[in-house]
Order: sequence, then C-alpha cells, then structure tokens
Amino acid sequence: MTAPINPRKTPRQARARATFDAILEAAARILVNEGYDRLNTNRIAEIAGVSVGTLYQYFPTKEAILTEIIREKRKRLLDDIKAATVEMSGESHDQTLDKLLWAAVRHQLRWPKLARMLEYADTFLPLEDETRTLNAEILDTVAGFLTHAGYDDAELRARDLVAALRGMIDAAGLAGETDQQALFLRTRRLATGYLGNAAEAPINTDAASTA
Amino acid sequence: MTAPINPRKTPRQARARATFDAILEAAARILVNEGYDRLNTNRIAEIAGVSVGTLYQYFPTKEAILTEIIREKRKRLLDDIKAATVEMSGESHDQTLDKLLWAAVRHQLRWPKLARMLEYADTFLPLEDETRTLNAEILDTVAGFLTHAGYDDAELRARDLVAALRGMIDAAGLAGETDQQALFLRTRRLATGYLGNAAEAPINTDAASTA
DNA sequence: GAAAATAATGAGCAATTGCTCAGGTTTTTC
DNA sequence: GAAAAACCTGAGCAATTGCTCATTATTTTC
Repeated sequence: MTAPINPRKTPRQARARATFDAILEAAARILVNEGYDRLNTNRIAEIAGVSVGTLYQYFPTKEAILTEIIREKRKRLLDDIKAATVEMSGESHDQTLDKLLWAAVRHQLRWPKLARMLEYADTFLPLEDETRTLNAEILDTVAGFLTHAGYDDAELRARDLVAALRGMIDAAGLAGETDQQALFLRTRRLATGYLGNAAEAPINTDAASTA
Repeated sequence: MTAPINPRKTPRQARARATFDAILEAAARILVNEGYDRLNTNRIAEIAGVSVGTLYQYFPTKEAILTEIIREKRKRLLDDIKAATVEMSGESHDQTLDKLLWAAVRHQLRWPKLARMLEYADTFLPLEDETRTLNAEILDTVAGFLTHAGYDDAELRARDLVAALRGMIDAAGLAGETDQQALFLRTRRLATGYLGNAAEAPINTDAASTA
C-alpha cells in the first residue's frame, strides 16, 4: 500500500549507529515533552546534537523517523508476545494468558505518553507496510492462542481484546498509575470476563434491547 | 490550566451560524480525508467556501477549531449518557447499562475515523478546560451509575470501563464494522464480564503470577 | 599512509503556514 | 432609507518548515 519510503543509508560504523539512535531518541523526547506540533526535523537534529544534513542521511522524511520508532516498539512487543505463546503446550491456558497480559502492561506502562502517541500515529500518518504488518502479526499471534485455547471467532475476539486492553492500559498510564501488579489484575479481570469459558456458548447468546 | 483561548465573535445572524458550521465541517472533512498534517487554516477556509479572514473572526487559532469540534461531540455524548442514567430508579441496572453501551456504540461508530482522531487529539493538543471537563463529567456520570448499582471503586472501574470500551469500539469502527447490534452485544460482554456481579468480591481477589 | 568509503556539517532555498488588516458587502435597527 | 452593526474578502507578511548540497572530517581498507 505505502510506497517503499526511499530507504537511505544504514549506519555501518559504531559512531553512525549512535547518531541514528540519538535521532530516534530526540524525536521521542520532543514528542513527549513538547507535543507533535513542535516535532520538526530542525529541532530533532538540534536535540540529537547533530546537523540536519546528518539526519537526512538516515531518514528520507520526517515521517520515516516516527515510523522507525513505531516499528522498533512494535517489534519488541511482538517478540514478547511470541515468547509468551511459544511454549503453550507446557502450561495451562490461563498461565499463557497471564504472560500475554503482563507483556502488554509492561510494554505500555513504560512510557505511557509516548505509547499513546505512537499508537494513534497511524491515524494521521501514512505508515510503512512493515509497521502495519507488525500490528497484524500481534493480532494473529493472540488469535492463534485463542484458537488453541478452544475459542471460536478467534480473530474477532483477538481484535476486541487487544483493543480493549490497549485502551484500558493507556488510560491508566495517562492517569499516572505505576503499580503494574494492580493494573495487571484488572486487565486479567477484563480479559477473562470478556472471553468467558471456551466451553461456553459463543458471543451472540441472548437478545439485545434496542434502546 | 489552559489560557482562556481568546474568545472571538459569536455568530448572531443565521448566515454567520452557517459559516461557523461550515468551517467546523470543513475541518472535520479534511481531517478524515487528508489527515492531520494537511489540516491548515487556508485549506479549511477553502473547503468551507469562505475566506481566511472570516475563519479568524470566529476562531482565534487553528487549535480552537479542533477544540470546538471535540467540545460539540463530547457534549452530545455526555447528554446521551446523562439521559441514559437519569431515570435509573425506574428500571433495572442492566437496562441502564445497556442504554449506556448503546450510546457509546452509536456515538463512536458514526464517524469512526473522526472519532478516533478527536479522541486522541488531547494527546498532542493543548485542549481547553471545558473540553477536559466534559471528559471528566462523562466519567463521573458512569461512576455515579456504578455506585448506584452497588459497585465499589466506582471511579476506577468507570475509567477502566470507558477506556476499554472506547478502544474496542474504535478498533471495530476502523476495521469497517457497521453492524451496531453485533458490536453492542460484544461491548455488553466486555462490560458485564469486567464488572462481574456487584455482590461479588472486589477487584483484587486472587493472587497473580509475576511472570 | 594514501586512497576509498563512510560520516557529519550548516547555510540557506523553496514552499507552506498561521494569521492580519484595510477595505467592501449584507443585514438589522430605528 | 440611512446609520449602525454584523459579516465577509483576500492579498500578502513574518515566521516556520522540510529538505539539499557543496564542503569538511573521520574511519576503514589495502
């Protein structure tokens, strides 16, 4: 869907890698401390302690910087989630679910404001294919777990669940919560509450008032 | 917290009200069709079919336009939510909850992309006090219902619930879902699942694995 | 240690942006 | 129907932005 976004030089020397990272970190800092509106390439370069020219050696556009930040964060979450589901056979489904929830809480509560900004970046940014794919992979992995745990409609449930969890953890983070344990318990309540028993009836059980 | 945001002329004649609304609608359109990055006052005026000068008679800054859109949307949701909880005494708690859920679904599924953009606008915009207050009022109203329904920790639960619901409905909307009935059923599953029985034990019941 | 490859600089251009202002048009008031 | 009030216009300024390129500095290669 998205154009290949003109791939530029990849850092080869250690010095270059440091520059690359400094640019990403500077962008994240500005995003959190000053907001999206004040995020511009000149300022990113300034905060990173490099020149604009250098910035444009590694990132073809301003969006590419944000895209890369998102890509890295998503990649890390995906890895955690995959790790949580990899040895499903050796443990109960509840244990696996707990691991998944912990991964989500840990991840989003680390830099709450940044996490929130990045999550919704794809609402107003044209993201790279890879970034989009990573999101899909996260959903697929969760859906795979749900299927394995005996739920039907796994894709739908995975999407619902992930979205609801994101919303809840986000809100907690923004509200200043730092107690991961307490938050985890609530995410578990949310997850198990929504999922119910795998053996139970599927989603559309009872009639609905059409108020 | 926020400065009074220089209040400008309020439309008095019908013609002026039409202009005012046209500006808001144009901004919303651009936001949805072209993205936040292409939202600028010149373009808003162009799409609205008025001159920039006119725009600046009613809105002191570009942000004020977005703020007003958010304010109106939030106000409408708050009104719906208040209406749903006003005659709580005459009906069961479940009925009231259903009304609340329907209000949320109806509201967010109408313009999914716009709803999402606006929701997260306060992450990167300095919003007016009133807009912030409206959010708090929504939470308060839900918390009031939860208290009335016999739940403790009502504020926390209200925040969790509203955030989770927003996340889920948002995701459904972005994914292109249009079946409000089906989505409503899932929001109910989420809500009742998370809330459990009011009579039941509070949130921190069982131990948690610290994976 | 010199040639080649890689990395960093920063002045500054072209384009865009938020916004103003001096003046014109339409509606209301009396 | 004329004065006052409300409304609208749009050229264009000052500031900001994304980004380039000619040049210089450092590191690697052989």
